[in-house]
Amino acid sequence: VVSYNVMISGLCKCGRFSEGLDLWERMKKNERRCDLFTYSSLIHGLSEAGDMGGARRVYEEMVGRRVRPDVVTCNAMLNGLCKAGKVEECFELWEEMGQWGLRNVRSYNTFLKGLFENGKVDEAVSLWDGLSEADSATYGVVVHGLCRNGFVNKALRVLEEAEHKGGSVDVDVFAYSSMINALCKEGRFDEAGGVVELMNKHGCKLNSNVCNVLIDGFVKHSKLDSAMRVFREMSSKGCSPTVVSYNILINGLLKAGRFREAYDCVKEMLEKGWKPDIITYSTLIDGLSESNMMDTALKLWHQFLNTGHKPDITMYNIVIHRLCSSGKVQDALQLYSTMRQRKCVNLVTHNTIMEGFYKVGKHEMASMIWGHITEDELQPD
RNA sequence: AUAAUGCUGACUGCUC
Repeated sequence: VVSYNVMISGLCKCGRFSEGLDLWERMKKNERRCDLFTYSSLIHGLSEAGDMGGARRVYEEMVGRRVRPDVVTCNAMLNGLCKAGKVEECFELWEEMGQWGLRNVRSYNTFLKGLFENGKVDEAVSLWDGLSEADSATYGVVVHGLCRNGFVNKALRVLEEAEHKGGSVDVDVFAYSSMINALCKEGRFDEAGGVVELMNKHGCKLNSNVCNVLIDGFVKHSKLDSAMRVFREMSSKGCSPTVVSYNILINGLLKAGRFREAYDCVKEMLEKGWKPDIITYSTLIDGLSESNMMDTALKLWHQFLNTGHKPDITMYNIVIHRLCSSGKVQDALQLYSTMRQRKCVNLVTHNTIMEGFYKVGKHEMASMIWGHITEDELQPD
């Protein structure tokens, strides 16, 4: 069973879910008994793949075989339901878990995160208020969740309370990083600096992620020179720049029209052995075409495609947008159609091309796109 | 007997 389980969870973690499922079938044929490890691996894998129906079936088959789920299996289900936005079912499962006595800190963390992600802030806060045992991940989830929902000051209070409780709770770099991020995004750089100091005071070391948060905060408030200062100084503080650091800086430089420096930045990144990722390409394509360097941008686009990369929705949207604004609405339409066939579209895609058509006066085409929004089961915003 | 396999949290790109 262990060999099978290792294999199944391994396959699921690599995104090879169907192979994981095949192996499960083989396991059943060979009359190997599945255990809770098998079930939770499968449930986790399937829900990560967005196949909540499949995860449900595994769960129900398990219950049908009179195998009692344990807390890990329940947590995996809970996580899947939360991520799929099935809030009602989350609450039901949560109640059941309570009745069965199957709730641990991770259950709370998972459920809290789900509530925050689905905008159920009041519910999350009351769950948090009544919580007796919290670990560092709980703080990470709560601070992040509050900030994402706009309750930045409330998040600060959570950290202050942790401070007053003394050494009994560990607030770690994840919570600090979320806090610093939110403060930076609001332009509250002094307070962000205060949190960095607080972090140091608690012996929590700065890492590349936190530096990136600071760099992006400065970039988003057009304080490029501060951003570059953090970038240059981070190595000496034991945080080497990552692809994300470079991406942030490239984005900032391009948006500021500082192409020479952006170019140097890409060059440095390559020289240091970092591989540009899909976001590097997207950033470059968007930034270059914004400044009428569409040809260079399209070269990069083709280079990306020809080197065996697969664009994601955002990248397609960028290209469509830039094709439209450079007068190549027909090319944009072609790309749009391909994307729709592959079901690789979202609301931004439709909005983008619709606006493209309006700008060149093709109102009938725009109306047709409007129709596609509901056809694709999306809600206009 | 013990050990090995399963569940949670932070940063970057798109329509203005």
